[in-house]
Amino acid sequence: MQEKTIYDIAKMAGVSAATVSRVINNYEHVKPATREKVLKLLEENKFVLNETARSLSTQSTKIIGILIADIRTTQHTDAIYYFTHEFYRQGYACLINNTGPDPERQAEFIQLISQRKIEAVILIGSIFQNESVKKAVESYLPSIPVGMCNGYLEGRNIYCVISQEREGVCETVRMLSSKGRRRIAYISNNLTASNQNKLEGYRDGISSYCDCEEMVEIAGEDRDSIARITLDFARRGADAIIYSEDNLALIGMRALNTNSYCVPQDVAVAGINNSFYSENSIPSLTSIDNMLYRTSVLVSENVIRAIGGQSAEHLVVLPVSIVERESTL
Amino acid sequence: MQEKTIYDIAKMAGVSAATVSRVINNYEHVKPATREKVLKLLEENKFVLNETARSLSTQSTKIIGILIADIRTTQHTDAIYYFTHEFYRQGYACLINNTGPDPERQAEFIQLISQRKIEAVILIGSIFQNESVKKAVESYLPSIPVGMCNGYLEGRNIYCVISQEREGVCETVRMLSSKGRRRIAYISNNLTASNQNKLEGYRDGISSYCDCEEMVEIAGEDRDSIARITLDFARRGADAIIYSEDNLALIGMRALNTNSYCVPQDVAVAGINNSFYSENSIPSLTSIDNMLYRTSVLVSENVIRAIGGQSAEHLVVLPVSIVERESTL
DNA sequence: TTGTAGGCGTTATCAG
DNA sequence: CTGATAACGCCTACAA
Repeated sequence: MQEKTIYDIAKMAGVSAATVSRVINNYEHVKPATREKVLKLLEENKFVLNETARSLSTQSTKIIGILIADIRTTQHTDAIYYFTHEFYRQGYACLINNTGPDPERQAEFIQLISQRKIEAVILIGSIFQNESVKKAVESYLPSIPVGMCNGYLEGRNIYCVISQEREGVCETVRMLSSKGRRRIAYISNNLTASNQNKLEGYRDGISSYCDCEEMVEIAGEDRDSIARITLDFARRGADAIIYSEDNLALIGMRALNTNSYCVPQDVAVAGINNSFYSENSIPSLTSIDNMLYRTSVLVSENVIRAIGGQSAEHLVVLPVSIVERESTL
Repeated sequence: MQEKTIYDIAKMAGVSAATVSRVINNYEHVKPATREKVLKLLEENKFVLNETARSLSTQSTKIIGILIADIRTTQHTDAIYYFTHEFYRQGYACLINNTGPDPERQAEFIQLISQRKIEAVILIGSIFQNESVKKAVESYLPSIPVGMCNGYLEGRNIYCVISQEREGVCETVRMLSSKGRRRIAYISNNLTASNQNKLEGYRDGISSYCDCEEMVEIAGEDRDSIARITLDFARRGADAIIYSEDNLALIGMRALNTNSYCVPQDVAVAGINNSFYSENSIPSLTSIDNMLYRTSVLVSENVIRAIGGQSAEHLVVLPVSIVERESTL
């Protein structure tokens, strides 16, 4: 047996399809008796509306596209949680795409997703802050709102929220310096726009508050190299290390610990994201709260406003805060 | 300016819409010259196909629905990563829904998503193993494949993969007992089907390998109560605690540590999931690898087979393994 | 209050 | 090899 259409229901009820449609969409001018009859039939036949047909007819899919480089990134998962939740409330479903880090591929996804006639797009992460994505948005998504978390892209229809990570890292350097740390190092996994910013913050801090040289390494995502670089810094006398993410810091702390360096006595450690794990590690990890959840809230608010034709902010900048824990005591 | 249709392109090329469609879909019987001309026009006008219309016409949306109770659950994120990745390769997009833990609400989502005419559904987590979901699947998704990760639901079109968590926990008890632990406790956050299984495994283990009483608590998701129960067990003389998830174990280890209990000397600790964090905690955490990634791979394979009309396993059971680390040395 | 008819953008069938 | 034409299932003027 195949799916019933409003046409089938109409026939059974002895009315026209238009009337059934009116009932389904809660139009007012339908005689109560007719409405009852149709509702009963819809129920009895477990009628399921075909959203595809409705979308084609109304020119509105009620779908939001979400692009993310790697959905396994914990802090971004919180963002997705918020988006799916909030957009669901507004009657939208979320199409989620894992694009990977390559700009060309990200652009391909934008083209692909534009075929679905989605009504807005969310880009999660500064990794989307690149020329390929910008061009793809201009070409393929010229007229729907695009929300961006933790990154900035200029565009008439692009709405971004970022946080003052640069200032946060700089302030962390100051804090460590004020506690007597003299050789402060910095380890990042990559150089997305956001991570560039953090690195600049480190440099600001070193030049403002320390009279030591910079100690910087870009470690990649590989566990071993993060551990190796950490130990290398420790051997070269670093008494504090800031990592571009909590997860790196956890790897670093573990490497230090298993090689008889005490955290924080020998080496202080700080991360970024203020994740669940920074709170529950041993020792607990000092971390910069970069407000990713709040970022998601603001992005979704802006996008929903924009969908509704209201004005929205193209750039919001949030302050960050340093959450001090045992690793920098 | 509004979106161009194949009809517009056809007019410009001096051919019919049918021919344009043929070019787009790579049909063979199109004169090379015509094809070139049309392709050029498509390119020049940045033509974007309307998938909605295609879906309506072909009766195939190329969309897979994914249901998950809470997308922030780390081990499930790995599953989603795999699914989005793999289904993308097969030409499908993924609609992801956060349902929450309530069975009624989960059923609502199933009804809702069925309107989208998706071509398969994936349920991630044993939390979907309940009667409401089963009925909703029977009513609203009677004829598309439904894949289930880490849980079992009977149905002609349902394909499940679970792992031997019960045996794994039982074996963990045996292992702890063989290392001289005499009072082994168990803490779970909830009683989903999977967690019930694990609990049974603990009971099996206690009755087979220990002559002590069971020490069991269901702690909920709240950090404080997990810490409190952990310390309570320690005070009552527990010399080993198994947690239903790594994350709980991390909270437990931290509570023990800050209250002068040494792990593993005073209390051995084990978790489940074999997550990134079990490897990088201090001390590193012994954990049962319940093969969630492998589970996803098998579920997606089965679902893809089922979509293609091929036969697929309704139930696959995977063995688990215990990864011993410092927390139970 | 209800029905008729046309349209949404594709694809598919069937002639030619 | 190509063009009409009729679906696909729903919505929405416009009429009645």
